[in-house]
Amino acid sequence: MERLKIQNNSVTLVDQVEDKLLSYFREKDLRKGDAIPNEMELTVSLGVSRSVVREALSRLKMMGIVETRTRRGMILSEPSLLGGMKRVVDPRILSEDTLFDILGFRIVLEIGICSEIFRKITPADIDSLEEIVNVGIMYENNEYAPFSEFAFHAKLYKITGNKTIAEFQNIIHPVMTFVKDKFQEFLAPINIQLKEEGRIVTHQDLLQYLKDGDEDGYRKALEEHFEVYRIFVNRKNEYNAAMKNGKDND
Amino acid sequence: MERLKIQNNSVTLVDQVEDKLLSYFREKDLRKGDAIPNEMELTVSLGVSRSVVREALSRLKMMGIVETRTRRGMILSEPSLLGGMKRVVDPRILSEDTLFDILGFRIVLEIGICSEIFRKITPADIDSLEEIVNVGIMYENNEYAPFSEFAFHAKLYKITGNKTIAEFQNIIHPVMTFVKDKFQEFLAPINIQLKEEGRIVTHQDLLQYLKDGDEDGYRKALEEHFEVYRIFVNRKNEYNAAMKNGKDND
DNA sequence: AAATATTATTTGTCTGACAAATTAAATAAC
DNA sequence: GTTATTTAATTTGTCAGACAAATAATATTT
Repeated sequence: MERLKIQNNSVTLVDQVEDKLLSYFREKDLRKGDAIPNEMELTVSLGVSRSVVREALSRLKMMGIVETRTRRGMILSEPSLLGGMKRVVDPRILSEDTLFDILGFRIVLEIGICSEIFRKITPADIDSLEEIVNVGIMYENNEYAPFSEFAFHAKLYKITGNKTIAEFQNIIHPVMTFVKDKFQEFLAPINIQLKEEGRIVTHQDLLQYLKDGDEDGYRKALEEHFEVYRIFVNRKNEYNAAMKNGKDND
Repeated sequence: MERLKIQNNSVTLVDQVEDKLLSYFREKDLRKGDAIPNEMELTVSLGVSRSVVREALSRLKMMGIVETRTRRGMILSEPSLLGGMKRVVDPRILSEDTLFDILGFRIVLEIGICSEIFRKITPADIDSLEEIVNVGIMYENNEYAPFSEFAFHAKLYKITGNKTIAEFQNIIHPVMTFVKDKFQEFLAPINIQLKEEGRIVTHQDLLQYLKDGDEDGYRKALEEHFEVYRIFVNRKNEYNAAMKNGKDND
C-alpha cells in the first residue's frame, strides 16, 4: 500500500532502494564482514516489496558489495574496485572512441609507472623479464607472440606492487588484442614505416634500459614503443573524418 | 518445472542468466541501440521465471548495458567503462590497502600524462590554469583549498582529451579527499618536514614548467609534488606493521 | 481527413508460495 | 552427563500470478 509514485523520470524504486541501501551501510558505518538485515526486514523498513529489495540486492551482489550465504544471511564484503568494469569491457559493445580512450589510458599508465619501476625493481625481476624476452619470438615488425607480449608488460605492472594497477592491466588486455586484431590493416603499414625509419623499440631494448638503470632512456624508449598506437589513433581519426565527409549521411 | 539444480556452489540462476544474456548479445552481434527481446520472451527462451530474468536485467541496467523505456521495450546502450566503479568507490567500504592502491594509481596516471600534456597543451589552457592557480589560496604547507586543488588537476586531465582518463579522475577524487581528511595527522608532519627541506612544489611551480615547455622539469617537479603521499604510504605501512607486532591478536 | 477514444503491449511493482540449505534446538543413545 | 542423531526454524533462491502505468497501435467519431 501507499505505492510511491515518484518514479516519474525513469528513476525506479529499485534505483532508489539501491541508493538507500548504500546510504544505510554508510550511515551505520558497516564494514567488511558485518551482517546486514535480511530481506524481510529490509522489505518492511523500506516499505517496498521483496522483489524490489531483491533486485537492488542483486545489483550489489554483482558489484561484490554484499555477499550472501544461504541461511546465514548477508554480509558486507569488499568490492573489487575494477570488478564492475570486467563485465563492461567487451570490445564489441564499446564504441570506437572508448576503445581508443582505453588504448591511450593503457599507454599513459605504463609510462606513468616508470619511476615506480626503477624504484622497486630487483635483480630477480630482471631475470624474470629476461626469460620472458628470450622465449618471446618477435613475429615481425614490432609484433610479438601474444603470450610474451602480455607476460612482459604484465610483469612490469607487477613490479610496482600495486594490485589495482595490475588488475586494471588484466582487464583492459582484451581490448588491446581486439584493437590489434581489428585494425591490423591500419597498424601493419605504420609498423613497416617505423621499421624503415629505424624507430622500432623491442622488449629487448626496453630490458637493456632497465638493466642499465637508465630511467630517462627507458621512458623515451617506451614512448617510442607505443608510437605505433599514437600514429594509429591519429590516422584513424583522420580516416573517419574523411569517410564522414565522403558519405555524409550514414 | 525442471528447476535447474546446478546452483551447487553459490552460482545462482541469476548469475547464469546474466552471463547468458551477455553471451546472447555477443552472439547476435547486437550493437548500441538495438532492441533486445522483452522480459516474457527471455523468460520463455531461457526457461526461468520472470523474476530471475528481471534480476539479471536489473544488473545490466545498473551497468548501463541495457536501457529500458517503458512500453517501448529494452535496447542495448553503451556502458560507461567506469560507470560500475562509481558505486564501489566509497572510501568507507574500501580497505586501506585498496585506498593506498588508488592513491598510487592516481599518481601514476598524472605522471603518465605528462608527455601527452606537453603534446597537446594550448595557450588557452595555460591561461585557464593560471586563473585557477591565482584564485587558489594555499592554506599552508602544501595544502590547497579543495576546489582549486581539484580544478587544477582536473584541468590537466582534460588537456589530454581522453574522456575516460578524465572520468577516472573524477571518480577517484572522493578517495583523495577522504585520505587527506582521515590521515591528516600522518600527512601534516610530512608536509612540514618537506617544507623545511625546501621540497614543496606548488601549483604555481608546476605551471611555470608548463609555460617554459620544460617537460622533464615538469615531470620531476610533479614527482616531488606527490612525494608527500609516497612518504605517507611508506610510513603508514611501517606504522601498521609496528601496531600489528605490538598487539599481536586483533 | 483529423482528432479523439479504445485497445494492446510491456515494464514496474506487489503478493504469496515453495524448495534447499543450514543453523539451532530437541531428542535419543551410550 | 555427554555425544550422536533427528527435528524444527530461518533465510535465501526461485516460481507463479496479478495489477498499475505508460504508451504505441488501432479503431472510432466528428
